[in-house]
Amino acid sequence: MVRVRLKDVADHAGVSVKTVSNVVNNWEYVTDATRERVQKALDELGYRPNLSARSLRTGRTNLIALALPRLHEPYFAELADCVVRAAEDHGLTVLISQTDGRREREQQVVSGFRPQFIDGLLFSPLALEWDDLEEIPGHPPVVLLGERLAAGGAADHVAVDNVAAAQRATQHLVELGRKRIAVIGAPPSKTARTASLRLEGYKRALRKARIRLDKQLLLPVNQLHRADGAAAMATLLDLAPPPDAVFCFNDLLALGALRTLQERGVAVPSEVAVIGFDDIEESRFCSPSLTTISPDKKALAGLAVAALVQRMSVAPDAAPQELHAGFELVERESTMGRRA
Amino acid sequence: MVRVRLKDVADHAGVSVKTVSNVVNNWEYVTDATRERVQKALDELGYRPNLSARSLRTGRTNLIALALPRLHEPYFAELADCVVRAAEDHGLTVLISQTDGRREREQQVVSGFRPQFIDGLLFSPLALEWDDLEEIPGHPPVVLLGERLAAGGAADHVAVDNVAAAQRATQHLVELGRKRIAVIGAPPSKTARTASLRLEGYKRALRKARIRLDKQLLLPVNQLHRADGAAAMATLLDLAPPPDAVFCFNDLLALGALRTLQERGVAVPSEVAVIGFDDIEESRFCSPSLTTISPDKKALAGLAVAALVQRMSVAPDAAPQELHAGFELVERESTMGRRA
DNA sequence: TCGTGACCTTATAACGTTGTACATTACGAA
DNA sequence: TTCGTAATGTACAACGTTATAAGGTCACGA
Repeated sequence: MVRVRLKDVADHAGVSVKTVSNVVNNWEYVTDATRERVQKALDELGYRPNLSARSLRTGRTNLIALALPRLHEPYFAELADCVVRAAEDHGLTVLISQTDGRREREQQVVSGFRPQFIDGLLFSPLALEWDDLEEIPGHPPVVLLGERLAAGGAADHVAVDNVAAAQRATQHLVELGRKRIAVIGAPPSKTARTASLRLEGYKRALRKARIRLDKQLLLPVNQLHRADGAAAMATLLDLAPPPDAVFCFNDLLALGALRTLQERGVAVPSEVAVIGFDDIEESRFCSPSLTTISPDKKALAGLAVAALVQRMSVAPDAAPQELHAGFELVERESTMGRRA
Repeated sequence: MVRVRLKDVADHAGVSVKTVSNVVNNWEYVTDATRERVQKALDELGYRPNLSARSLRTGRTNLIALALPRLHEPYFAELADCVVRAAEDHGLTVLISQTDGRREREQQVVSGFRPQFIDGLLFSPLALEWDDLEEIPGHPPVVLLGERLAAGGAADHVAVDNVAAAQRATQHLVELGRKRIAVIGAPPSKTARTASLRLEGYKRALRKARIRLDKQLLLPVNQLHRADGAAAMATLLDLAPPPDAVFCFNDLLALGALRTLQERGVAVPSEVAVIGFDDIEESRFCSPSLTTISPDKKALAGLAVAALVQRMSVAPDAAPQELHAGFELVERESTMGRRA
């Protein structure tokens, strides 16, 4: 590991340290002759800036953190991918951090994760509440990503319009002629804000279609995993009569549900239609492939990074914004059947 | 964003800056009285160290980078998870970087990714060769993770024993009485080292079972994705006679193959048994669930991080090591059938 | 009472970079 | 020739931290 400093380059080129720095930073007032000579020295010695020193001097690291519950959940992995790319466009590097959705780790991330080392934080909290955020002194600029927190808090918030998206999903099932539309992933507690919003969208669609809400068909889950979806589906199939459609509040739940349906020999979509939410890659390839709401992850990431950049530099104290990314209904086999 | 420096704490506690630093760093020779007074000041002011300054002074960032092809591929996402956890145990933070498997980005990662900013690099290259690595001047300590590079190069290398693992997988199919065992993911070129190793294991198992190698049954793929697996499986089914078992060189290929089998109405495992490699989470939950080789990802990550730490501090110039993590054959429905 | 250590604390100087203020040069106009 | 002005380069200090070495304090034995 060779270490070449500005001083070494300066000596080699016969100029001052600051002139080399000026060349490195593309400062305007450097003669072409000097620039060329310095550049040659830079190349010859293979200069690489020491970012610690630069950060110390400028007070900026160009590093942002992305804190999310679980990296190996496909939705978050795909989102992280988008965020990294979006950040690159702004010259930012992303530090990914997992919270496991545990309150204590989330708190740690906001308050202490590599303190004074990140310029900003993109945060997908599960357990943390607004109040917690405001309590923490000296936290970096934060933009909240995703739907777990309700609107109206202390930081910018970027998410899809969950109510509208859920309404669209439910409406799709209604249009297929389904009457007994179950929900897997109903809010187990008041803190599950996403679930509440999606349930609201579901209710609106039912109301519009003049279908009476049957509380039996609303199944809460502990976690949003395949196993929970599978168990919930089993419960639903034991009802009399069973539902003719299921709206799962994320794709993993839906995949679990599909598995149960397959095991029990229930035909999808003819007997039970299934729709998910997230559009993870797996949903395109499972069998039957899964109809789902596809949030525009690219837009989500782009909006979030842009909002964070804004807050980091231009307008740190502007009023919190509420930003919505688009979504799309992707119709696949789990509601439309297999094509010939 | 409040900024509290050691100086502020020192003034507040009525001691020197260095004494505060000593307390922060748990230095031995500080009286309990002083330590307590300083600690109180630290707490009251909410001191957070400036890591840029610390890094500048100590020359270490305690930051390592993990460079892998695609974060949204489940195997890598799960591996990244393990690496982050393993690094935490050593007090290291992991900076995750995606290369897309493109040579140019991989080169960039090794030579210039946040230069002088990371203490070490964990690297899963796809395109890069050993020679490239040695050419790059002043690159940080590197440990190679995964099987894409052959053994015997310029850096430590951590992987599962691909030959042994592939042999075990093939042997499992043999034990089920299968005779026409196809391979999806055979090496398309000489650079696909993993594939070559796995093919070697496959051949050994056939030899041991006295089954003649049929080159028709070896299907190369462009990428290791579901779509490629699906396409390859279609080709295999058109053979006469078709294979009675398929060894896919990763789980995604296998999932693609399963989808084709299901579409064509071929029974798994009775007509065709399928086995994968990686044990991604999806394999436990797909239908039929997928028999696969499960590399010990935790061990893989642990070994890699430990080797990197070793190289970063203790023995930077020791001879390159070749390290193997364990693996396990996980029998599921795609070879064993559904249990009652 | 005065050394003499042992133990604790502090002043000072770096680490490599960039911002500020100033020095130098070139060149056209008076 | 001299001056004014803009263009370009330089010296120095500072960012917040830790390492070094020197200084201070105190208990204790002579």
